[in-house]
Amino acid sequence: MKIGYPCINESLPCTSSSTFRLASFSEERLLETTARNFACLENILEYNVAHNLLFFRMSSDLVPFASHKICTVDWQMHFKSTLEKIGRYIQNHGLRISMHPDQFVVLNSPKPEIVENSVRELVYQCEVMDLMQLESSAKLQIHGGGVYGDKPAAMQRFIETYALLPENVKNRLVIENDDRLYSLQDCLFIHEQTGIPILFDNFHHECLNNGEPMHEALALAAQTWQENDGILMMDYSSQALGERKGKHTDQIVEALFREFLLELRGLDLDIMLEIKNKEVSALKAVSIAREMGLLV
DNA sequence: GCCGGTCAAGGTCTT
DNA sequence: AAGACCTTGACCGGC
Repeated sequence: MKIGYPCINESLPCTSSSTFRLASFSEERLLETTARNFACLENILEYNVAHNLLFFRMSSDLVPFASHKICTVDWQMHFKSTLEKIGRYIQNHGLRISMHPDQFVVLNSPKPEIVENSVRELVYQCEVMDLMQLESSAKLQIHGGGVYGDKPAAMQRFIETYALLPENVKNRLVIENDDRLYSLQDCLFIHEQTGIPILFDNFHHECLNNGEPMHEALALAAQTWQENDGILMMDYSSQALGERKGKHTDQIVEALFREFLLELRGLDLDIMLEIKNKEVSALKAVSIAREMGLLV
């Protein structure tokens, strides 16, 4: 088991997702910003290794506007050795890595242009991991997309678009159950048609499910991961008390996390804490998992 | 320096 | 039809 947090480390004085306005785009600005982002990423990874946080989600903004038409800069060539160096560090320390394109990546949109842009974004994020020479257990997680008033047709479009993706993207792409539209069962249907592994989100599952108890849901998701995908990845969160249903808590609720770990019943997986205070909650999660004998 | 409006991108739900 | 919300930090212009 590895535990981690997404993108931002609030204890460090740097960010790996600095960007700029599209209007200020220039080759120089892009290279300068990207260099700073990768330098900060190295700092974050070192912090993570020092604190036994061995699962990390890299920011989508490492290379600002990389998938935008405005960007003709050969950042791949420019940062080749930097990326290889970071990749070796990840490999040497046994870090598990993911990336999570945001809400604008929608593979099943009825609008071809949106699908094209989405694929470009996936290709960019995949390239970052490819250039780092990460194993196929480093993943790119997306949601099912929209429903557009006809879920079977929408799922069919996802399946058809998936089949057309470049091989390297397919090797890394995983689908995550969401809290309103695509349940675990929907993801399982898509998995059966495509082979795509399911990244399990416990909190989304609490919000939207078909009655599967937590352990059963975990087991169903786990069996969609093949040998070369690595073990199951999951996002962990819980409800923010007194807030709208589906709102993430801003700090880990330790009792709930303990309860959740009991549901694993020996299942091995990597846990990403999708909680606002980032590494602080992740560190608490590490100590709880240690207490319970799930982590050394 | 600090503040607050704004930022590439989508979809769903409410009014 | 238009606006809010999701979720979010950081940019950037205006003071």
